[in-house]
Amino acid sequence: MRADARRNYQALLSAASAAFIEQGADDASLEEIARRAGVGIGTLYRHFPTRQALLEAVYRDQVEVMSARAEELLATAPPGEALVAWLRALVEFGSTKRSLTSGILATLDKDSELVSSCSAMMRQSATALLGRAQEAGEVRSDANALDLIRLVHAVSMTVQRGGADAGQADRMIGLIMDGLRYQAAG
Amino acid sequence: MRADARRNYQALLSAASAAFIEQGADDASLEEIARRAGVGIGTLYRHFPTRQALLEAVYRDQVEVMSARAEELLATAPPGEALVAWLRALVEFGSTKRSLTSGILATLDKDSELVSSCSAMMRQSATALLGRAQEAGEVRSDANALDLIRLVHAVSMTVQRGGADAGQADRMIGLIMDGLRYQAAG
DNA sequence: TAACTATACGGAGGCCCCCTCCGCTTCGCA
DNA sequence: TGCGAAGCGGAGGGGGCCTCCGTATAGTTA
Repeated sequence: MRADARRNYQALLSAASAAFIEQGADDASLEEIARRAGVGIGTLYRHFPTRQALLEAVYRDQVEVMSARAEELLATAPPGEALVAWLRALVEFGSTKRSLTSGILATLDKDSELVSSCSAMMRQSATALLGRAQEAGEVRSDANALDLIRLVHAVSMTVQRGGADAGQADRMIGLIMDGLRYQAAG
Repeated sequence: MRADARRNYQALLSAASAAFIEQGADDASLEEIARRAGVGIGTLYRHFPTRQALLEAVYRDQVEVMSARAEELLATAPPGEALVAWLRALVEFGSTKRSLTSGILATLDKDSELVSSCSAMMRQSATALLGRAQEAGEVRSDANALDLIRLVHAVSMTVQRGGADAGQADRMIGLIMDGLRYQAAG
């Protein structure tokens, strides 16, 4: 892949990500995305032959960002803080990428390579962060990564509905963390 | 309302109903609906200023059809048969109007006049048919109209997913009816 | 460094859709 | 039968989707 092609690919990915958040995965105009990326419409279609292809690429990219963030937190932050920070990021992810996610799930089934590999990445990140916090004795040992993801997912759903209360998500994450800390030693 | 206006209104309603079933509530073209109704696009917009308005009108109309069907069955068919026939029609309704219904629920909230009045109509029809079958001793007396609607709704959901098996819905309705008949006397 | 070619770019153009606006037609009343 | 209000229809402007092909350039080779 030529250097200019790679550059344009990345520019399209981030322009599309922004557009999907702002206008929804169905309503964002592909021509506008190309314009924002500083690229011709033809270039967009060469890289992503269908809207669905673009949707999937953005989704995979964003999941990889979440995974990279987990790696980074594992390397630089203390166990408990790393977990909290990642959970906050996960709420953000869930609430901004809602229409993207539902657009993908509407077309693909759950056994698709995309969906299952992304689920695996998320599960792996959560498991690593939670596991380290448990080893450090900061979090109860009977907590489970999958349950945690579902719980945070539920929070991100709730948060967008209301919309009014900015600190709500943080408080809910705080509550979950308190639950995790309870009986941490035992 | 002038006679020609009323005629066009009805023609648009049935053209829209067909188009929404065939292509989905989001993808059906309004120009095509006007064309099918044998009417100018301007006429469509005069009667239904927005796509949502057309969606709602079609929905209400279809619910009224279901209600009228219930009346008719009450007047002409024996209690048990009337109930079965209406439940079959309800499955059909649920599976063909799926995208219409979800389109409406996505925009309107559950307390809207449209949604609540339509729910009330459905409940009333179900209650009348079920009640008569109970009085005739054909159906157990502890059955409940709301539960019945939900059950049939679940059937209509299932039916579309599979798609392959044509008799599936009938068999499931048969099963529900058998459940209703069990202990009919007691 | 210059020439070359596979690779990639961009946007005009065809098609369709949305929605508005306004001149023309028709209904139904007196 | 005549007339005014109610209703009709579609042209036209704006925009989105997607294709196609002439043009530009990155990277390679001599």
